[in-house]
Amino acid sequence: MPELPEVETIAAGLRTLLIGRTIRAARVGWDKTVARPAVAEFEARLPGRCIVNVSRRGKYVVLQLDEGSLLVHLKMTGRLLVTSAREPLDKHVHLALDLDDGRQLRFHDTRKFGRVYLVTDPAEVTVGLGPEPVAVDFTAADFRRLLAGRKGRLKSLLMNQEFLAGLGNIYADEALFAARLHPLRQASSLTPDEQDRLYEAIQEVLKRAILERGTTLDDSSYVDAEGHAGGYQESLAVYHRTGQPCPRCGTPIQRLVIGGRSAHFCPHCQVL
DNA sequence: CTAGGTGCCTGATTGC
DNA sequence: TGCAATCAGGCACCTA
Repeated sequence: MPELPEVETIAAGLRTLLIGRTIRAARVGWDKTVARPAVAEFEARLPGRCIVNVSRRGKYVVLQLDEGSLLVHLKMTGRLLVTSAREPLDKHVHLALDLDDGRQLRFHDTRKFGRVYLVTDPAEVTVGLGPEPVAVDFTAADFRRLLAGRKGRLKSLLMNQEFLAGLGNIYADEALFAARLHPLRQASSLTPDEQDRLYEAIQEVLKRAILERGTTLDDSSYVDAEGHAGGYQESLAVYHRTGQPCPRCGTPIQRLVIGGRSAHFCPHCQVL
């Protein structure tokens, strides 16, 4: 699942591959992939547009064009791949953009949950997102302020994109383990020390995962823009490790369902 | 406000 | 071996 570190890696790869390229043609293979505008307008507006920058906001990849922006949310299984236009298209490619250097930017998505948005201003899509957790100006004091007055379980709160942008199931679980906080813990019950631990844990986990170019699990389809897997799966302490020993104390990792999502934790290190 | 349920999808896994 | 049912999961959307 592409979360912040994976999307960051994809965006960085696309930046070097795509800046300065002009889009020659756009072909949509699965209409629902295009969230807006209508497919016909989407395909008509892209040819001739030049890609001037590529960035990330939350879990969105943002392709800034000379006119407007193309935002991509990869959801569960989406991939953005740059390949030669000669490479055969497989059935999961739902959008292909022909570039002026003979290559193609392809949106590949087996589950078809991913969406693309062609808009004038990226904020039209990202307006509801919370702060960027790894921004240099996002401090522990900012995090404490963000937590103030928040109710609900930590796991659900960390997954809420309006609270913080970019954490998903993997990194929410890993950050809670690193902070030694139980996923069912009420956000309003955290002591100042626990709030700071959670802030530091989020920083540490995300930054390390970005360095490792994201997490590629056996059953996950994440790869970067050139098709390469990430390396952070080697560092996972709890996610997808039900029944395996906690790296800190050896207790078997447990799995719970919270708000319809799986939550993995060490019952010894993360006490409620 | 939070919590819970449903739908969107398909490949992998499980059950018989 | 084959086929059907179940599951995973981000997020929008709905109800309590």
